[in-house]
Amino acid sequence: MQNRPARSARVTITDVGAAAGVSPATVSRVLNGTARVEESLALRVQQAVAELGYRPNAAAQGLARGQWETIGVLVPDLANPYFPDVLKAVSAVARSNGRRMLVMESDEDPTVEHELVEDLMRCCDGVLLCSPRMPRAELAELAARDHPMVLFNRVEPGLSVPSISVDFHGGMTAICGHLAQLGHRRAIYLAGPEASWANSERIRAFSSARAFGLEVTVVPCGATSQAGYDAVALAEGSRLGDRGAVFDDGVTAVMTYNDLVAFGALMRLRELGVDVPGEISVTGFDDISLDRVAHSNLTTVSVPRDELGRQAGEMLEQLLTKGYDAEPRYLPMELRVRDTTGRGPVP
Amino acid sequence: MQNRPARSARVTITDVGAAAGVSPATVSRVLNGTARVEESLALRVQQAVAELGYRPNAAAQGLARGQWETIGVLVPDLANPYFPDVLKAVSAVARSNGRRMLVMESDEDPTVEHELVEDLMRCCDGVLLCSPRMPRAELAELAARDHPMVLFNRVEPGLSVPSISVDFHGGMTAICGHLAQLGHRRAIYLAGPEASWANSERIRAFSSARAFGLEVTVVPCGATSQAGYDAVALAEGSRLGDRGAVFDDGVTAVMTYNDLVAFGALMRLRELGVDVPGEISVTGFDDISLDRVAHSNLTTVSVPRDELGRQAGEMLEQLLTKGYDAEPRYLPMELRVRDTTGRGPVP
DNA sequence: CTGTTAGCGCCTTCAT
DNA sequence: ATGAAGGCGCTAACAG
Repeated sequence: MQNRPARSARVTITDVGAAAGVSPATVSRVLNGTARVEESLALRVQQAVAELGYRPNAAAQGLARGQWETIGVLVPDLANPYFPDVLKAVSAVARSNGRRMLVMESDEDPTVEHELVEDLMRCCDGVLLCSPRMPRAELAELAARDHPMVLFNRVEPGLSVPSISVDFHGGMTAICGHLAQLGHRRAIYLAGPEASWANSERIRAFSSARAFGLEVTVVPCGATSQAGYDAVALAEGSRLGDRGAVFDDGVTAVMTYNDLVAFGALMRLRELGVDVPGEISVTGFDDISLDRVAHSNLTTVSVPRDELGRQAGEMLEQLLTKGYDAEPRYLPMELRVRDTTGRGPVP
Repeated sequence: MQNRPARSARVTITDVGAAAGVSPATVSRVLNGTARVEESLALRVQQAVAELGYRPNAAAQGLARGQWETIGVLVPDLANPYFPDVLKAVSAVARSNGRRMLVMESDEDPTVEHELVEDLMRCCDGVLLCSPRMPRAELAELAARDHPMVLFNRVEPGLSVPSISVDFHGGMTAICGHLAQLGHRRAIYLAGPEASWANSERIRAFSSARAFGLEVTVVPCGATSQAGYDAVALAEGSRLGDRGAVFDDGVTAVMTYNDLVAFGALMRLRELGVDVPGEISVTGFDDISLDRVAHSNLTTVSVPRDELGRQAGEMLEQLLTKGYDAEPRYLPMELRVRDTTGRGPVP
């Protein structure tokens, strides 16, 4: 039964040295392979280590080496099914480089976000920052800290912070193109968080869509399944009276900020007895694999989550070891046409 | 443009002291509120801190204080939708106690698991260990390390490690009772990982189920949606020829290791045109909220994930500050009867 | 090849 | 109330 609040009497490198009859420096050398030491001594050291159950103290190592062997990742919401895959990949890369991964969650709260990043910087060699909503100025200030950092899922041009992201604009363009080709002429977009870069990138695609004959109306919504459900319920409340149509005149497609929103919208549409894709086409965004499980067979665009995590991790590692990597990276999205989109009114 | 591989010339507490015209000790005191210092000095210190952009070095603090202000969590699989909610809660508790949360993933690999726990112990004040499959002996060895640790989702009686878990046995008993009352007499159980404690706890419920007239056959399966799908496909392959029934004679219910498996099974059953719950009843386990999105309305038992994370975090904190907390905690599960279970053959 | 020495940055007695 | 000094455990020059 243990009963020591803080910590027990730890065995140090000096103890090991004493037990093995060598200096602490030699112990350090055999442990880290820093220099050749005679077989016999090395053996004695290893025995002593085993017998005493010695474990190097990470803080002391960190202090002496000026490194923590740790990278930090800040994500807005751990429960977002988008992140686990990314984190898995980041963690794998980190591990293969001999580093741990420290994860923090900002709960989408921009005020704590800043504080958390600072804390991460204090205890990690490098930081992977996924902060869609942080004001650019604040980001700039953080960047000025001159601490290794990689921006993730967000690109801020002249900010001298390496960044990696997904080509959201291209993804949404693909969706618009798909709908336009199916003959859709009017669509609504259930928008994500307003301040989010990811959201504005998607919206940016709509101007070119107009050129191809697809008119998009942006409707504030959110990022959750519930938000999608509610948005449709709302539209229904205000429109259904008109002439039985759920949406405004001529709207035959609903695009969404992400798959979750799409699922929620689909659920509500299904409850309303709306035929998808007969009357209304619905598209998602992200292709969270949940779809396999939901049987909804949502048409969407997929983001290569593990590739994203892998490359992000590698960029950070490169930053840590080789220095600054200038060019921002964009990963392409792929259109996944499935069962929730069909022909529009103009064949 | 930065270009320094490791780290820049950090500003230390001594620099601050020099700038403020006080000793480093005084700086430390105002920063930590360890002792009273004169207003004017404190003010000068704070100014210097701000101007120089001083940030305390976490490693040095850790070394000096013998604490890291960090807790470590090891989970088998980040992508398991079960964990994010738990982690959120743990993280919140940790933060409210002034600690960070370090997350690691073992990838269900028992060999790295051990290594990761050891690493966590080296750099965290305490460890939250979710390791369903680790052999008891190994666990005992880790426990003997005498490092603050709380077992999570697993209970090992005489191991002098505080543990918190969900009453899986009670949950499965509730499911069996539900099915039995509906008149089911024969069921199969699509089992999870063999070595897993969580799995054996579920299976333990079947012996009492027999007393209530429900005969359960355990079928090896797995923990994923895919595994559930495949298990049904397999059963179909070997049985369908007989007399059109998917399963063995008289089997009218399928219980599963978790919701994911159930989703997979449901998907396959749906493809086969089997009526659920008309012909076959299906039950899940865990109640991952994904269900809202999947429209499957799965009958299942729910685990209070955030409560679990919250209490686990608090147990660890208590262990860290007050010492050993003896009694293992079990959180109850709640039966959620939804649409995938119906009357059995014996009304 | 090995031991000695001097920090890494901070905290904390101990004097003052 | 403040400063000086030693130490946390480890690493990395520097001698030998």
